[in-house]
Amino acid sequence: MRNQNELTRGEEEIMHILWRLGKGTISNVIELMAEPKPKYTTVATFFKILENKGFITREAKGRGFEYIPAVEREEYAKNIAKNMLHSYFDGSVSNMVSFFSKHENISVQELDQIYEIIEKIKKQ
Amino acid sequence: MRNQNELTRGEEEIMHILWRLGKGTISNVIELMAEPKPKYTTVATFFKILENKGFITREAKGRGFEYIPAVEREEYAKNIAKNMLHSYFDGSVSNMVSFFSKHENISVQELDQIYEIIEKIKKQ
DNA sequence: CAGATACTACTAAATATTTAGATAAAAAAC
DNA sequence: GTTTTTTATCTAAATATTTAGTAGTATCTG
Repeated sequence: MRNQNELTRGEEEIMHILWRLGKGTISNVIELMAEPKPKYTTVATFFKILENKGFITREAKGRGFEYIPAVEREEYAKNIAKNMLHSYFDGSVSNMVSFFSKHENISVQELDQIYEIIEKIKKQ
Repeated sequence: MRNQNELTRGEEEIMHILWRLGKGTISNVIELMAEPKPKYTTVATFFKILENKGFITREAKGRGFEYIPAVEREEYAKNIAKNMLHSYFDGSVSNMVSFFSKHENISVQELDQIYEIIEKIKKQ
């Protein structure tokens, strides 16, 4: 196991669905997975691993359990995003914005929002 | 092999050094790796894999080879960044900027640069 | 030229990750 | 109430990734 604070791709896939759901059973998560769906036991293994890593907790519900993220998406995004910022944009947010402005379509609303964010920080 | 277009963490580590160097021998790359340094043959295996995946090419140099990225960092960043944008920020660049403004220190120069980027796009 | 060194290719061992079978218990369906 | 379905645990097989040993060849050093 490489690092208890990092997720493998398979684990991350589960977390994304669970973050989206807020909480849910193993079956709930499988329902939202793309075809070809993995076997129930496969997914259950990921849940066990995620529980061991402290990424989810569970509560009794009906005859089984309901699983709940113990690490918020935003919290985990900090790791991922910071890492990406440094690996691919030399730690510069403006480099990153410049990059996205080239490669993604940014709507006018989005531009305005970014504008406001910048304004707000400047005022502080 | 999961995907010929994606890099494993080990492969990515090599690419980052090579992108930084522009080009270099296996030994050049090892020099820049953190302790504890892997064995030469270990790194050589990654080079072979990266060559097979088409991420690097090589040219004869001295009595060995010099390796050169065949995929630019920016090119690969497109995959990584787009993926992160959608996975963690619902595809919204402003969400992402907002996120970084909370969790990273953005200098005044950077703010100004972002400002300019936005201005430039708006004018189009 | 003989031995040491630097380098690559090939191969395989070690480890991590992913997948899922077998089993068991509880609930649902008939 | 027996059978089927749903759920979870435990275990292990399959696969992917990482690490590195061995061998071979070319260059360098004396």
